[in-house]
Amino acid sequence: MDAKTSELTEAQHQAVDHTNGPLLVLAGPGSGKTTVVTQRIANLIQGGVLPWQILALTFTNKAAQEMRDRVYHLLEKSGCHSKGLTVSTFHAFCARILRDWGDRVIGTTSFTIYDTADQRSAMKSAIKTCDLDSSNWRPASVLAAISTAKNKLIDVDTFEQEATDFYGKSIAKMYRAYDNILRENDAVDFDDLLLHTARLLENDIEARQSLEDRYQYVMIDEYQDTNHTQFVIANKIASNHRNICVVGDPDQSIYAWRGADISNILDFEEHYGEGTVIPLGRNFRSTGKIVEAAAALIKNNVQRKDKKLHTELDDGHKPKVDTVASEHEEAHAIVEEVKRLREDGLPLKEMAVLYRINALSRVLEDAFRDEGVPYVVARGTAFYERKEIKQAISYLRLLVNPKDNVAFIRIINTPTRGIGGTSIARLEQLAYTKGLALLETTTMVTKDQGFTTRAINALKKFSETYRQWLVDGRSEESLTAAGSLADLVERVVRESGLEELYSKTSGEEDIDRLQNLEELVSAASEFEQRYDAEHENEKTSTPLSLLFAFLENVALVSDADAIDPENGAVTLMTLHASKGLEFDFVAIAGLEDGLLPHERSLYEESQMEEERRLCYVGITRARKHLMLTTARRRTQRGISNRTIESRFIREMTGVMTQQKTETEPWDIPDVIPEVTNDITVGSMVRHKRFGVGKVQRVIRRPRGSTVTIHFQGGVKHLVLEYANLELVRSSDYSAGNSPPEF
DNA sequence: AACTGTAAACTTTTT
DNA sequence: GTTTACAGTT
Repeated sequence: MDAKTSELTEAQHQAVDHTNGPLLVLAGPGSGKTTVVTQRIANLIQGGVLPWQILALTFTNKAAQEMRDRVYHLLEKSGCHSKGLTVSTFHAFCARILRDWGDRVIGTTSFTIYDTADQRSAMKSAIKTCDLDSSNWRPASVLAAISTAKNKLIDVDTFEQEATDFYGKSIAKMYRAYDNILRENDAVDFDDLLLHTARLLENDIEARQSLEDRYQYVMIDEYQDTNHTQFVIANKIASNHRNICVVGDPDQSIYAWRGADISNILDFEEHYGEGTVIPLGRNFRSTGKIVEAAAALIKNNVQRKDKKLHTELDDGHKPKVDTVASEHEEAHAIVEEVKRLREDGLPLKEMAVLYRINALSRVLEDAFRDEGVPYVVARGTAFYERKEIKQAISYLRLLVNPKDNVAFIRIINTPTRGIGGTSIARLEQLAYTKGLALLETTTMVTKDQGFTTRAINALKKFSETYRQWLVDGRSEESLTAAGSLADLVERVVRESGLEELYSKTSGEEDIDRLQNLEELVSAASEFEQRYDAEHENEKTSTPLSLLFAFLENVALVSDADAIDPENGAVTLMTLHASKGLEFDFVAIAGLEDGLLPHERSLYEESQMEEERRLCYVGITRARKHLMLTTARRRTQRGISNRTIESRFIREMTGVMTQQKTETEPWDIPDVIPEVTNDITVGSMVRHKRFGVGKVQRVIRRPRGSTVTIHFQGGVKHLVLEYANLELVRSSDYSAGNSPPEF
């Protein structure tokens, strides 16, 4: 919805004016949800509620920022201010609570937030301590099981009590070990931020009272995507005054896989007996034909309350389905459409390309680049996933939290300092017996513990560097001028040796890495400016405390945060990341069974319905133009396969224009055996690893012929098309290769 | 201890 | 097709 819409519908008015008591707003796509929420906040403040007493929770930083901005502008006109208003993501809000109260639930307020990679390495060591076969327990799947538990507010103790079978007991054991490691390292993972906050609110009366006294009005956006733990957090804070307003749409619930509990929204009236429910059904975003397509699709969901969708706008353009030969043609067709619309006067920033999985972005990016059409991929997290950035961040994290062993391990030998696996194992042993963190142990190493002189010197030098950084980081003097955080970051990048490591002119890649490190310094600088502006009245004590805030910010970025509405470029992103956004033109790529719906959802109806909702979310992002594409053939993981058109297209036929633009044949055989034709029984061939051998047998099959080859090392059965065999002529033997003996 | 190369796994979606 | 993990080499 446009911000300048000043006239509200009756339903919108009702929602805005309903300030006291529980309220559920069922907001369909494009129904002015954000307008209602921001107007409501402005209303409260104008009615005399202190901004400080209002809490609004969103799912991405981007959404929070937008909400803040809009409230600010609404209030500007009336002479009120919004200083002290809390608009935050659930995770960032919980992080702040734990910064205040953390010592009561996790024994510290200066914890580090672990990302997925950190979690994995913590889990790896956890599994090791459990005497379980690590080949049977993959860190990722154990973490997934624990995450599911945490989203249901099941902590370690509860999980242990409830575990009955071998599987459950094994997970419980690893949950305990993992939790111990996190506690030892003063670390929390994403789910912990929610879990520990909920535990705090349940068990600590003082903390709960403090929060419920402060936040007299609570608002939650995208309520259909909250999990049980989040429900408990909001519910505890609002339990006394009961001024809770939640906004959501069951049809747009797309995070059940992450623990989102749709019953939060469905059972709202049960939880809050006196609660009011206001449906916002009229769509002000999309033109008629687009809404028709969305309606045709979503009505196929059985587990759903049927509701009429109607738009206030004209019919507009009919959405179209483009059937193309391959992913390359798909990308081409989308770029061509973008160019056509640009000529019609549509700005690029009003266009988006959506897809089910990130892997699909590659081909699209190539096409946009080749055609010279500006584009941005919404991957805010990508920067922080880079190796060199992770390393720099680890140095910084260790500065703020000396107990962070995961960070320590990642950097103790990067750049190489002559501290290898053996030395690290010894150090871990020493730390274990002394009950200290790894960094704290570095000064205690001696020769009779088995450490080499080289290792001892390197470790001592390492800890001396840290000591120096800490001394300067704690001094208030270095905070006199702006840029103190950036200075600290720059200094760590330089003195850690990372700068030098990537300065060695070894290739293009290293130059990129160096630039990325520079970018990290500017990110710190930008953060500092933003932070100073937002906290102008508060006096920050030291560069280290700024660093704390910066690292927290870094840990909680999301892909959607990277979307910059001001840029003149097409946005490429996953369907999930598109939630809450809108564009004049939307293209959705890869409408194929197995992709959308994704293959992991094909066999369970509830998951299939979530895929359908995901597609529905994508479609309803479009204001004026909608284009869906389906490729007859798609190469995934290096293998090209024929595809089946998505059932979702079938469900929308009649509402859409079908179009086939096949300039290349799609019905070609799956394997082109051309290069392998002259390999027959008796041929001499060379394999990269097995060397030279003689072909014993060839079984021709349409996809993947099997060959039996007698190598020096023994008989091997290989797939002809993938073995990458090189035909060896007898004349080659004289060139120094000794012929195999049989 | 550090580097190099090859096999295996990998892909949903995210704070 | 890409990344990671491990094994083998210097």
